[in-house]
Amino acid sequence: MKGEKRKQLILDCAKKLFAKQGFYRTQISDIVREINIARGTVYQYFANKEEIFICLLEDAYSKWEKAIYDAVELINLKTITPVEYFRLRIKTTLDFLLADPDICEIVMSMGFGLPEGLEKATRKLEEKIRDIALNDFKLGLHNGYIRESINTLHAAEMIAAAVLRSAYYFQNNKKEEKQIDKITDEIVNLFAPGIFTADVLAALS
Amino acid sequence: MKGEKRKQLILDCAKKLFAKQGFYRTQISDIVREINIARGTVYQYFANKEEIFICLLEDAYSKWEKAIYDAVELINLKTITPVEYFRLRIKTTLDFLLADPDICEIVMSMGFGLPEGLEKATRKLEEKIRDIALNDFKLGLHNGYIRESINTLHAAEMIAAAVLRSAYYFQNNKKEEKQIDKITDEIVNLFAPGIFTADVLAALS
Amino acid sequence: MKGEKRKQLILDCAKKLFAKQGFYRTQISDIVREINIARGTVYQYFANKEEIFICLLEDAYSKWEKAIYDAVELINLKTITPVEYFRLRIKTTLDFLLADPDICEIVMSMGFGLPEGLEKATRKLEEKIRDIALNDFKLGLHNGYIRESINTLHAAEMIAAAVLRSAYYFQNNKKEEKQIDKITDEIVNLFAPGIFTADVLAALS
Amino acid sequence: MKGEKRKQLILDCAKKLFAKQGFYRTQISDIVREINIARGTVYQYFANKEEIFICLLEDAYSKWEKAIYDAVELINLKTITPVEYFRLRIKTTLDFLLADPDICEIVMSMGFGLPEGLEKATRKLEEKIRDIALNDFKLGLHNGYIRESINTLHAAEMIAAAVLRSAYYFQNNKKEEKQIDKITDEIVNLFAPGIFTADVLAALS
DNA sequence: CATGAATGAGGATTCATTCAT
DNA sequence: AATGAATGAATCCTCATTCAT
Repeated sequence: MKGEKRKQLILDCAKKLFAKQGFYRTQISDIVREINIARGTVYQYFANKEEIFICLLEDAYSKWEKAIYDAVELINLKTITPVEYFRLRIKTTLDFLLADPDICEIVMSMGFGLPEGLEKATRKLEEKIRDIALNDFKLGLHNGYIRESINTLHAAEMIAAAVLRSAYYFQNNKKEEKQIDKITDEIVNLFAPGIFTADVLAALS
Repeated sequence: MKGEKRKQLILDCAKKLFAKQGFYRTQISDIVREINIARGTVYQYFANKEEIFICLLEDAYSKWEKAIYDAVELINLKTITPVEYFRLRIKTTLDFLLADPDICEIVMSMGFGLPEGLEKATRKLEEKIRDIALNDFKLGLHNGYIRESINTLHAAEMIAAAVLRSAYYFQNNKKEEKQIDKITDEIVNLFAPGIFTADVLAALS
Repeated sequence: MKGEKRKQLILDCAKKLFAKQGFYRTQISDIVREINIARGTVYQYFANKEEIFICLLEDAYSKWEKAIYDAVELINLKTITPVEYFRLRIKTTLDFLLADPDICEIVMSMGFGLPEGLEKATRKLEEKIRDIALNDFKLGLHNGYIRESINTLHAAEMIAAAVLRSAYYFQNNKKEEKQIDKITDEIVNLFAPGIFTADVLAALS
Repeated sequence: MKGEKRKQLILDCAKKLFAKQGFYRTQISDIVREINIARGTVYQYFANKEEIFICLLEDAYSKWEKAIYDAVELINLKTITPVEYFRLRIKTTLDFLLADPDICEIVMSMGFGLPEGLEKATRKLEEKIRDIALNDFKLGLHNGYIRESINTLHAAEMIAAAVLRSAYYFQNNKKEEKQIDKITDEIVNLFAPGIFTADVLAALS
């Protein structure tokens, strides 16, 4: 139990530092200095620096997946409108990202230039978001909610990028006291007209 | 003249390697081995590794600005429609990014975790794209082309992210023989309905 | 009593590992993992890693001395021939070494490159074997059994080396089902002609 | 050319230190301090500590092989007696070992407990000596010089061990001003009676 | 200008040993 | 006595940068 706490302490500190300085500029010495433990202690819990990083991401991914799953549990799939459903997806993801700005920062980096194995690991979240969007699109097409003309994969990519970017934008404009709901609406309003069929959109007004 | 050629050789090689491996994993030894010059020679042209990186980006930025400027030169501002203008911006940027996939890759990384000064430098392109979009929005609002309801800054961010992401998407799906025009249309079709006023959109059909 | 058993457990395990991997490559963690005790427990019985090693050797040395002593107890010094006596020495030593191949391996290493104090400790067995041989030679010379011409110290060194080497050779050729007696004979037959006087040798046939 | 000299400097120093302290206790810092170069310089010539060690041994092995080869070149194989031939082998090897006491010390260690790959490397010399002896025995048997009764492999092992041990013994008794020739004779006199047939031995007197 | 050997600060990782429980 | 988490000194190796030729 004590050990688990320690591990978490290291992970939390590492997350903060990785988010601020990236992988290379964050040194084990920074971590141990910050939380006042010995160098070796880190290696009692993690094989190496990379493992800390991966562990961090995997924690985040499983949290995100749970959040997505839980969000859908709470709603009535029978009565929700397609646009509301879209909105829910966006909001759930934003809630998640904004609840953990450091992970948000880390994932936004897309892992460019990281050691071999880590690159893929960091790109996973964006891929997961994209894949969920893609899947939703397929369902929507089948039900006639989504415009036949769109390239679903490309659209999903753009939406994933925009959502991540919005989270990032939100972090850096917090002074405006912007509500997550407002941000969500802005995303929905920007994309909905290009995604949904006229029928779906008409029902909105 | 010979010197200038050498400098360019170094820059080209560095660009390729930075794009493939990022800043930290690219070593001076990699560069000199690749182009068969001596270690010291690099330092005849650049103060240090960071300067190579910055130089690279600045080259790219000025090329992009020129491209944007040239594109507008060629058109008749009087007769072009707002959507066509939007489309032109997108296409110009995509043309530029796809003509130089390495820079595209570097910029996509957003400089996360780079040495102090470089972070800002890498984020510049996305900012530039966003700022142009923002500026266009202001003009468009003034002329009644853009919906009053949108948050222009946020929308500009999202569009910038989506365009960069599209370039990236394009690289990795080249096998589909997708035309830049098609990609451009997909972007325009996704965003236009959410951006432009009903009047502008009506004129399309 | 329980404690004594534990100490022995540690020693046995350490012997096995030291024999397989040497001093440096054997880690305390290897030992405790193998016998399922806690790290700290080792230090209840031994001051440090070196002490385990020394303790191991000393155990071996006293066993060897007892073996040598016992062997002589059992024979009739009056009637034994010089060659038979030589043979007995060799066989006793081989019996001892082959009964404990791990110690054999450790001693064969001659302690090269070990931490300061241990070098001397590991060399002791070879020295002991050599010294016994040397002493026997002196007796033999006095009784006219040993050729006057030989350099007893040098010969003793070579015999000690050859016996240790034979033990090692035996380990690695066990498949041949070679008997210790056969190995012993081979050693005796190789050395006896060069060591003993013609008189002693003549009595053999 | 300058580089080759540096490499040799490092090798020489490393040999001295490895011989004195073994592999593990010899640190790169020891080497660079001793010959007054920078840490990194070592790694310009060798990938790592192990490579220095291996390089050292391989140098020694090729020198030994050359010595063995040259020695046979100089003699008249027609007229040399079997015992003289045996003597020549011993002397050549002793000359070689005593000309380079550090290598002698390193090889004597038999690599026990070294990192994986190095163990085998250090054992090579003893094996090479043994193999040459073994080969000579086979020739000798065929010509009726060697007693049919001996186990050639085992005898070769013992002789190799004894020769190496003699070299070691010689190092530590130098004060006696012992000549290599004398040591060689002692080895020959100890082993010859046990190895050669009565005919060959009779011809000696 | 070009070279490439030399530099050495810097960082990750290991592992024997300690000590509070 | 036993535990095992914590310690931190020790060590290998990297790599951007310099500088004499």
